[in-house]
Amino acid sequence: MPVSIHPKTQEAIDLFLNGADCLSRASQFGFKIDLDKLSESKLECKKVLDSIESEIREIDIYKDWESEYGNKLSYEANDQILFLLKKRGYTWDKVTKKGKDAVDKEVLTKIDIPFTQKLLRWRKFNKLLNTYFRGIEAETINGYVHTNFLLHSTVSGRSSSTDPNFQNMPIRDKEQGKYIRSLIVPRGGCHIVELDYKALEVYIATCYHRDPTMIKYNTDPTTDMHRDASMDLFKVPIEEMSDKIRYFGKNKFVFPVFYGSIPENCAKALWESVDGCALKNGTPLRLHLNQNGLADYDSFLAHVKSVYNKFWNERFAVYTKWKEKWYWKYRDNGYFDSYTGFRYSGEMKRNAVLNYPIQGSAFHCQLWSFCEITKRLDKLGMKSRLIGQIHDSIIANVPECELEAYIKLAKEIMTKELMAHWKWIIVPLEVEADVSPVNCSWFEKKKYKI
DNA sequence: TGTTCATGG
DNA sequence: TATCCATGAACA
Repeated sequence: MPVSIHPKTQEAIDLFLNGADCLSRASQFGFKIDLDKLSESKLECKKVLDSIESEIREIDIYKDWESEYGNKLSYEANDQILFLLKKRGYTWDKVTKKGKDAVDKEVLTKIDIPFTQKLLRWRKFNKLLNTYFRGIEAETINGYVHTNFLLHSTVSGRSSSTDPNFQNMPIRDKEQGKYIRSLIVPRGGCHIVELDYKALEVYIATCYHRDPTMIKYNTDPTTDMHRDASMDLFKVPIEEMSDKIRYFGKNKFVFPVFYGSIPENCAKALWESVDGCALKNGTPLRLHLNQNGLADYDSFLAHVKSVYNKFWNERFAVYTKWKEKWYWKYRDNGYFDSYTGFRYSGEMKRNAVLNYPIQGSAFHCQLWSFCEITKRLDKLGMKSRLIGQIHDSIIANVPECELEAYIKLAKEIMTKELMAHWKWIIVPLEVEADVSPVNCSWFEKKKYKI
């Protein structure tokens, strides 16, 4: 049976009807594009791409292709890239889902020769040009883009966005982020304001499993689950924990494990993160591990397994019990119901059964807030307008004179009013604000003290 | 059309 | 059964 999601309560029906209405109003309002910047940046990007191409043509590995086949190498034909690298004797382990050798960013980064370096840079600018610039340009009408926000296209009950996708504009890579987000600007005399829920999915998960340890992490600001997990993983005492070590603990262990990863897979990624990390006192992490009985991969793997067992069986034992109960209830019934009133049915993998209700409900919190903010802005006769949302954040165009009022209102709705509406939310939700200076782009947003 | 890659949460 | 969700571009 195919996987499906249906609203089971009147409240859930209303949420999606109001949601569809408010999201389409945001689409209709649209976001403004800096047209001069668009054509200028596009040209600049093309120039960069041209110069990378001429540099690649000078590299001997590239010449292998032309001398062998007499035609032009296609930088996006992975078979061709693979052929050239293999011919030069490079080997690696990573494979694609279908078992072929992968030639993705991770693999090319590790090979680290001029050819792969240039190729990576080419891919980056090609992505900018052919996905982002092209997508925005194709959908710009009189200087505005009216993205679609869909409520019917995901299995988890989240939204999606198309033409162009507003939900995957570059930000992690600053250079790419600058090219694209600089194009998205507020209307005259306005700010772009983005309000983000802090760790929303983690908090919503807590509402389902109600693990007391996690409740403590979510409510006591002196605690930090990523720090604690990282201390265990690398045997680092609290006073020597660095941001970088915590970063790897968080992103290579805690999050993967919440999504259902296993210690064997985490250990590999963690082990590769060690070089380049140091304790606060300057000791290289590799040296620190050597001195603490974790000098080789086998002992590190055994250690990660024991941290994993402690993580699920001791620290989050109640969470673990919830996972078992939730999954077996699904096995018995063939469906499960979210706290937001949606029924998920059909054949689902274990990890999906455990993740969909959390991912879906987290989004529903944002959607409820999105609708409520839209309604209240109307009612109060304010000029601020919502222009989009990205799973756990809400983006608005806000006149300078309404900045404080908008943030106060939206924050109140997203935290207090939402929690009054849904009593099952048992940990205090928090939001963070980013604001662009008046008339400045989305790229220039800065943390804003609420 | 399915696969792989890249972007975001 | 083993890391969840999405869109979009290009190749084969």
